[in-house]
Amino acid sequence: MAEATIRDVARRAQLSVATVSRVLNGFDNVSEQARERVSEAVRELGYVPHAGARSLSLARTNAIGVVLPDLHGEFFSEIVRGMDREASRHGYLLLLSNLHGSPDHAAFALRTMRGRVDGLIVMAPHLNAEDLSAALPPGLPSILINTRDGGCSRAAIHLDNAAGAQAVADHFEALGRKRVVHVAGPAGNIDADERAAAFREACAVRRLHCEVLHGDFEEASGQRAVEQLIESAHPFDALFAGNDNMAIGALQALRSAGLAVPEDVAVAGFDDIPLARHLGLTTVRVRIAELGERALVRLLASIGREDLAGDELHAPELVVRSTTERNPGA
Amino acid sequence: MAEATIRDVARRAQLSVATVSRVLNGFDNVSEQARERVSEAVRELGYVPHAGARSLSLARTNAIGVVLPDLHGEFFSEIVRGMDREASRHGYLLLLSNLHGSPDHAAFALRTMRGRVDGLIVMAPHLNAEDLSAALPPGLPSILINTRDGGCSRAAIHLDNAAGAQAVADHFEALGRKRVVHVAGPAGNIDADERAAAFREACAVRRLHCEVLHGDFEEASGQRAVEQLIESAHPFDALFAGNDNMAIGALQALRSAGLAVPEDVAVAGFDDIPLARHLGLTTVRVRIAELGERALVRLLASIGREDLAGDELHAPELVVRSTTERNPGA
DNA sequence: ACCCTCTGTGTAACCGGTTACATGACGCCC
DNA sequence: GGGCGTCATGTAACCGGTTACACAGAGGGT
Repeated sequence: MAEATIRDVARRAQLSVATVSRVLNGFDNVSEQARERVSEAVRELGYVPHAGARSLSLARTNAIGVVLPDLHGEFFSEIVRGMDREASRHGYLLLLSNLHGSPDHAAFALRTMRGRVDGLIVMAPHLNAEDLSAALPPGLPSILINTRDGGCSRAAIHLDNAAGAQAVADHFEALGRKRVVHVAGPAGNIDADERAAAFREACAVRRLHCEVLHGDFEEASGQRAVEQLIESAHPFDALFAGNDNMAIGALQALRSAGLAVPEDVAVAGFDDIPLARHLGLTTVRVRIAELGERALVRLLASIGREDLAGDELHAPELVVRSTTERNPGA
Repeated sequence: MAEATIRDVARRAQLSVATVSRVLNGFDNVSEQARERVSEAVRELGYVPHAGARSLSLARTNAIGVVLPDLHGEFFSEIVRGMDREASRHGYLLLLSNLHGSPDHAAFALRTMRGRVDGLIVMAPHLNAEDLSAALPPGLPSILINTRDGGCSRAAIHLDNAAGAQAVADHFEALGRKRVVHVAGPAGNIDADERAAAFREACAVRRLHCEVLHGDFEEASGQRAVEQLIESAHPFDALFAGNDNMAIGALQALRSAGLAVPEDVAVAGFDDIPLARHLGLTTVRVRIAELGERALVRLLASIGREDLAGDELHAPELVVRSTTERNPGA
């Protein structure tokens, strides 16, 4: 037995579909009698409106597409939490799509959103602006998070990676560290690249010697990086990882090598995932949930309006903990 | 300018919508010439098919609805990761909806899924079976995770909370602990209730004295519970928290009170979130991602088929770390 | 009695796809 | 040349809602 439709309800209530629709949507130009007959028929049939059909005729889905890369645990949950909080306040649902894989696959993922959602939030730190702009369904309000910008006219939210990296360099300098190492994220990832470039630059300005290695934003790669450094007997007294995950891996490797943190080596990360607080990791705090929330707020504001406003920059903040100072805050 | 539709493409290619549709869907009964004309028109117009309209006529959305309660960071990301992995392997998207709030709100959230998704995964540990069954759109394949079951004929996946709690009791007994405390999750939450009941029972069987306090699954409540115990001078040498979050809070409170873990008090949690490994917390491992994955696999299997198969029980596993044994594994 | 307004309701077109069925062209075989 | 099968294509109905517009009947004013 197929599900009941509005026509079934109309038949049962001996009314037209128009009247049923009016009742269901709370219009006031309906008699009390009709209202009751409809409610009864709905109850008897167990009728639930078909949201897809509704969307089609209203040209409005009440859903927002969220396209994210493969994110690591806490970062993912935080950003989605922020979006969801704001979305459900406005009666929107989130349609999730992961962006693992090739640009082709990415383009497909974006296209398949057309007609399903009223707007799109895209986070694709590994794609360049052209591919992305070409892949976005034209005419669908979209907002980009941390994308290689390229001056395209899309609305975007960016994280001030440079400011974060500079803050770490400042901190290392203040601690009197001289031989600094940076474990960068994967090349081609905009966050990784921006952080690395800004950090390198900041070290140069402060006359700190800076060595750069590459990881992939995963914990294990931070560990490997430190093992390599120790093997090659490269001397260093401070380490800045491109994200907290790698910093945590680095911490483990340092400790198993018998090096004291922060005495021998000061360690800092980036993101401030909840784990960082528990491990006492100095890091650059990104208010992740807030980032997601802002993306949604701006997207909703632009839906309906022709308003594809410009950029928005989120400033992060250094949080000093025990991996760089013995008694921080004391 | 409105977006292009299939009719615009047809007009431009001087073909009928039927032919265009056939080309777009890769049917083989189309001439090479038509194929080219369509591709060209598509390119020129920047046409992207309207997924909503497609769903309506196919009665198939390629989306799965996921309704979750307010979950804590890592648990949320892990379970969604598991689902997403499986979903994108089969070309499905996930439509997310959070279930904060009253049963009324919950019912609305579930109903609004009809016509948007091909199936539903519901996790609602705080709702009872009747409310839930009544709120589910009839005729929509659904699978419940860890719901108060009540023998309704729905497909479900359950976590064997009792087995986990018993394993902890066994472990405490083997360690020679006698005065045990359990910090339970919020009453009414099925996981919290099952764990507490099973643990109490297991302690009774093993003749361990067991005191039960209530928290809310958040870190702070674990902390508070321990503070209360210490204030009231209640003696205890082992603590089992209803989840890892609370165990972590408890750890902090114990340490600030100057109690040694595990010497003075052994501590165990439940879930095995990534943080647990980093903090050396003994816990009951739930393969969270796998749980999500299985839910999706079973749901997809039942779509199309009339197959509303029965329950599935996931057995957790005790992971011993340094909050209960000085050198675990040694 | 007439016209006008107002209210409640129904008919049918529309949203943008898919597809059953009809059609017309072509080639083949007897 | 007639009958038939095959193939590419077009026409129009359909999915399940919304809503512009038409309309009937009641009530009120003159």
